[in-house]
Amino acid sequence: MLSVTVDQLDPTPIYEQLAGIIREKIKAGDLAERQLVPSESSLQQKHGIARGSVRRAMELLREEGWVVTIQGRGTFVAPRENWPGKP
Amino acid sequence: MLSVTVDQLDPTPIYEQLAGIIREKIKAGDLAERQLVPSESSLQQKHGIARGSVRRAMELLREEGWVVTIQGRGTFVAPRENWPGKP
DNA sequence: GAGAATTTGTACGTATGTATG
DNA sequence: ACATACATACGTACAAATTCT
Repeated sequence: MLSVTVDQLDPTPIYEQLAGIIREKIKAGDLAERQLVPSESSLQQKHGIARGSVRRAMELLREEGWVVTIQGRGTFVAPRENWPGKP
Repeated sequence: MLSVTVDQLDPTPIYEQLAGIIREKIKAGDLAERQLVPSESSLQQKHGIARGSVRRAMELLREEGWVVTIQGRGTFVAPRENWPGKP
């Protein structure tokens, strides 16, 4: 089963959990290419975590090439050729 | 004495200080029912604080029922029956 | 009605302080 | 000492709604 929210009791860092959740949504096509990813504040509220943790998760996904962030607009699913494991 | 501006050295959060100042103005009748509250940018300049702090103060006052905000128009003092402690 | 200006709404970027394990 | 997490507060940019010229 795919987790839909973070688990505060899980020793895995919150931001890694959240990154994992969003990464899986992208892989599954639930979040499509170039689609707007939910905002930091909405993710913050939905999961009951701090914005800094959301930002760390997004930072991870950016580094991995899953998403692209544009100031003042939002975070978007990156074009498929930027995704990892796509040689 | 009633403070007229926020105090950066006061450990009370800036947005709480500003909310308190405006709340007292409403209670004192300095800002009357349905009157337009100064805009976010003017409050920002007057107190030398960030707009985000002004918005948080307004959010507090909205939640308490002191003011009503309309996009594109401004923030107004709420009708008296919305004020707290008016059963 | 068109266009500029004003005002609030949303979103990201960054820094600092505090608390906890 | 260090990593994690939350709170506050600064800044920037752009969107949306309204008002004014």
